[in-house]
Amino acid sequence: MGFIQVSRGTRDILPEEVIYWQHVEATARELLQQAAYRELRTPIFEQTNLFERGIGEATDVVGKEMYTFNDRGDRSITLRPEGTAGAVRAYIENKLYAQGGVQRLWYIGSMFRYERPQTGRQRQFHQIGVECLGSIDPRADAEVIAIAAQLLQSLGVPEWTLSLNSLGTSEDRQRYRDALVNYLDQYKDDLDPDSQDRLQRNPLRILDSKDAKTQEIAKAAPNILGYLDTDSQQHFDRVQQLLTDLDIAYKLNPCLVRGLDYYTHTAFEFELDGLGAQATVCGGGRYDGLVTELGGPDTPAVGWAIGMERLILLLQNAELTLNQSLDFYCVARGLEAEAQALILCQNLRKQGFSVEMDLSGSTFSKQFKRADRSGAIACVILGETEACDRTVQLKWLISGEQESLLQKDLINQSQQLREKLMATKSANSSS
RNA sequence: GCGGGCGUAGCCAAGAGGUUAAGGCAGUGGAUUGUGGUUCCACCACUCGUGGGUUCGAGUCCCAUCGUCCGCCCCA
Repeated sequence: MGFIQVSRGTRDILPEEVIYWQHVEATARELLQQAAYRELRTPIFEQTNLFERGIGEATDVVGKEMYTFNDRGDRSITLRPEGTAGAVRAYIENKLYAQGGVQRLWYIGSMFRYERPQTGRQRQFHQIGVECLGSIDPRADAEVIAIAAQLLQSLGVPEWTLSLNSLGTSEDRQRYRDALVNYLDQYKDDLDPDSQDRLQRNPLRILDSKDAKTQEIAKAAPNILGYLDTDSQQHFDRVQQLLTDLDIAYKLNPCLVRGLDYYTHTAFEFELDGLGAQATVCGGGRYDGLVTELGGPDTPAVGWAIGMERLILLLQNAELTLNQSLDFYCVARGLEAEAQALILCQNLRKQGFSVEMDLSGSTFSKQFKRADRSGAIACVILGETEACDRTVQLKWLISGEQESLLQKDLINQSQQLREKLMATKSANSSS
């Protein structure tokens, strides 16, 4: 048809849906501010090797999902596939560590991964993330998990599952990996083809396979928790104890392996029902080695990212009704009345009211129909008579009652007006 | 990247090779030129995602392509 559509895996978020986005953003902002996290904004693209080094060359994200291109200066640039690498880069580059102590940061924004789109999986998607840098204390792990749980709760997400695992130090992980490969090698021929493939590349993933036979084999595989050194074990025990103290339910999942190389110790995921294969709405963990890996001072850190699309899909499924409220709808007829109405609308807005003005110029009957549909609490009416004596009709759309008052009184008595609006609104929403 | 399902109006859809493409919701106009939510009437797809092909004839069959959905891989 010759019409140019949006790119695959991207989409427009229309006003009706934006309401949900704003709701999530506002809730997150407030909550993160309460928890003393400060917002960080980093560029949407970075040098490609930041991600290669930070996320790990062997990962799928780096290996096959990045939006990478050369710019006009022949630099290799990548649209960020996740937020942590950029946040850590900014932390190092701006020497935030020099401020001493713990840096609590959060971010919100678009991420990009070249994948096959599905519901809850876009090529451009959005994450809210937190990074708590500079503390090895298990309380930091518990804190970030608690914040994620609180956010889900504040948003009215009814049910979720928190899965928890520890990957130990990178040494623990290496020892475990060797043991696992050793074990799985015996059954190499019985594994599903995908898993055979992963044996060298990413053996920990095999534990998570959906293939029945592989699952059977994985059941008897060595457990990572048996390979943690004393410190790792203590850390993990403490995290679990703190979560219990916080009354946050979790289940241990030794198969939980996060896909990015930088994770150490605590790894966790929040899963929701009703999102099909995209159940994971929040994933995170500790990444004690990443800051040094990227050239900064040795700095332990823990964080997570929430997938906003997935979260919002769920909120929409729950039919949580959110509307942008409107105080007044203004109708007018006749040149002079229309001019006065425009001024009146502006004055009402200056008083803090939300006002929509009808621009159709059609009959009052039509304009009222639109007033009704707009969801406004009251309708401001200006016709020729009102224009002549500088009055206005104010009609309360729910009760149908109508009053006449001077235009200047409508503005001067804004406090009474506000109270009446509030009363009408709450009476209506409670009935 | 692999396997499968589906694309008819803004939305939900009927249609299964044969003249003019049901219906509903929404929208617009009117009944009602100063008063909404109900009702009634009218209008609202030269065309079935797009491009080819088969056929006397294609929304319907075939191929390609794009998009979307489901699963895998992977991830938020």
